[in-house]
Amino acid sequence: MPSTKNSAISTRQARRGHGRVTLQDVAEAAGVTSITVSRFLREPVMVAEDTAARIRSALAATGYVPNKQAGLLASGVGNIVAVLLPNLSNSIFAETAQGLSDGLQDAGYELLIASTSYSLEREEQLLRALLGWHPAAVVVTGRRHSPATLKLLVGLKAAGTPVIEIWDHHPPAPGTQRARFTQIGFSHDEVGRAMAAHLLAAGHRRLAYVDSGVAEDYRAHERGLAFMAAARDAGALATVIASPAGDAFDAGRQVLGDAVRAGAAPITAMAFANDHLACGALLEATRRHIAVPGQLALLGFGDFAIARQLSPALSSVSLPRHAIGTQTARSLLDALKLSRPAVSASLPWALIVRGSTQPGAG
Amino acid sequence: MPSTKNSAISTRQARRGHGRVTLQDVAEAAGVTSITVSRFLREPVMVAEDTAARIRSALAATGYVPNKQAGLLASGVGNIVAVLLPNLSNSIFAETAQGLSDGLQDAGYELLIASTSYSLEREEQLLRALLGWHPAAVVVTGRRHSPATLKLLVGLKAAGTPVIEIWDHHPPAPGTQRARFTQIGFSHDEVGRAMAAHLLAAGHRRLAYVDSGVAEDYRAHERGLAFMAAARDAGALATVIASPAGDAFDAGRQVLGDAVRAGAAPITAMAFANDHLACGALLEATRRHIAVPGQLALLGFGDFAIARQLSPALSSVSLPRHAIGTQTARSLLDALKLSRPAVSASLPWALIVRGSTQPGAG
DNA sequence: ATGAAAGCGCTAACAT
DNA sequence: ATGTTAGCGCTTTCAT
Repeated sequence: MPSTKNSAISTRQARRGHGRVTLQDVAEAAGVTSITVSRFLREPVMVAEDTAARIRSALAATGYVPNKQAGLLASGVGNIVAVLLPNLSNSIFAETAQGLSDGLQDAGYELLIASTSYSLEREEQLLRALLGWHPAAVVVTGRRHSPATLKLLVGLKAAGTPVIEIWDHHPPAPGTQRARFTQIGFSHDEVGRAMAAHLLAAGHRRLAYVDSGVAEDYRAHERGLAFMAAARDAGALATVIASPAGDAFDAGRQVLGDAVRAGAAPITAMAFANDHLACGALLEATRRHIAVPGQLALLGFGDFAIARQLSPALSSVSLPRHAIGTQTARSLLDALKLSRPAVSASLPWALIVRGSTQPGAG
Repeated sequence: MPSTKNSAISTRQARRGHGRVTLQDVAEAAGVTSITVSRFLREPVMVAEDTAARIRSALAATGYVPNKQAGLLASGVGNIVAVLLPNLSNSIFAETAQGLSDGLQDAGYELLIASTSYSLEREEQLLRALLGWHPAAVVVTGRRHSPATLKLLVGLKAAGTPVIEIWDHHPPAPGTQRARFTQIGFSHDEVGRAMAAHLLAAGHRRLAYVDSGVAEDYRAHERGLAFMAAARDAGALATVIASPAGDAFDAGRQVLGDAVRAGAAPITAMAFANDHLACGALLEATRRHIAVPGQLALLGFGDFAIARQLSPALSSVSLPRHAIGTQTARSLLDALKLSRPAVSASLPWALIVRGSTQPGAG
């Protein structure tokens, strides 16, 4: 281990107000002016080799760290991408963030991520705060926003800043004229219908959709509406059950308990807004010795890691969690490079059939 | 819904290079100079009421968004806190991030979060990148860093920037002179010993610690070492089992399968580096009709939501995930306000005894 | 290949 | 209560 040479750091250096090494300091140490160092940093080939060598050692000796505030302000070029996600605790969105990060890192963009906790009001606040960084692009979740948020987004788009809505893909109605943004995700309507179709195909006629306990999870509600519509179209009975707030496993357990207690014309299949709810219900069914899927079929959404671990394994819908991030990054980079609107994409999902809806399945 | 008044946006306004509304523009619209608007934005009471009114409407009409780059550069005050976490997908660190966010938001600080994927090399890269924002404070995870990272952190501390290591609390050895940073977390050594103690107290003499599959999860390794030491001190047999990479549930299942197959002098209790591994093992034990805890006791770490859902419920160690974030925020704010080093803290954890280690327990 | 001058958008100090 | 003057640290012209 080499001896640290703090000497260079603590001695020379004309430090400004707050004790940081500036381009100036490096330049003085190298016997050139700041602009030469600046050039060296961005286009090393543009400075003579011996000058470069002196700059290199000055850089090392001072421990210079470029000030992005100043750089961005001067160049006017923003390399920040602002991202608004409902939350990060849930691995579902964290993976999307990771995908975005993976796709943008090498292109030199910095990610500014904020979580809205599913609140449109909070989304608006956070968007305002993030806009202060003058991001090169803005990524929001879903197509539902507060009026003010919408206005901000429209303004951004008009000013040429790419705006992408992720985790949704809702083709515009033919006559609609309302502002549309780039969308990268999938149709929750289609998924909701597919979930119903799967259960109907297995012969179920009395269905339920257990909706998310989060009031502002519009995508879950949308799947529920589609589920109900599909059931109705097939002439089956279907109801929506609201799940209580709090721990999702517990909520699932409770919903199952309530449903069983209801008696009368019992439901034979339940679809859930997410796998945590479904797993809770599945565990509770096991505890109550209710046969799954014989007596009651259970279908989740999200294909969380736990889903295939339970017995019976939980049928679920696997989602392009990471792909939404990488595809968004790709679309964004293209748009930024070619200064044209980012292109929308509908990404594939898949209904994974396991034991909880089909006896003998995986 | 009021008609949008885009007219004001698209008409007047001397837009600079890149079409954004500046303080200047607002000032002109309000018939004052930029500094007055600037003042109004920060200390509204310092401007006369009628002026304020004109500024307010100018602000609304133009849709002004302050440029933080410029603001921070001019004021010299950084309000950014840089945070390096191993990952965000795992809810364990996401909650800490949320805690930090909760604690810092109102104080006007912005959080710049990056995930290292448990790689010290990546930590170094990311730290370098984040330093470009000249953060007011830096938060890193754990006390293990690359030499270069360490050097950067020491430099920061020397320059008066608070540096906090979270998720660890390791009191410095008496003679040690090496650079120490503020630490907010808990002792993984203590937890490892407590995990062993719990199993030993239940009469187990042949133990195993199933280590994390992530090579650079030093805190998990440290718990393992402490676990082994405690077992050895008690005269019990203990081994460390490395878990395979990949899905943690599957890894847990595989480890359990291997252990059972080993036969000979069978292990009677296993402690795990995390609850996912432990749950995998628990589910596999159930599948193989191995009595838990009768034949084999299982102890997790992290107290994930799934732990109390399985049967038997998984004993585990509950962690101050959120508190680490809020406490760090508090410590940071104090340090920043009083310009003195942030104060370390050891936060409480608890070994939660459930059915997987104690028959009849919760 | 290097430098000088000007300015990015904002705020700190001093006026007034 | 408001305006003037400088300057944050860097990058862009435009010289040389």
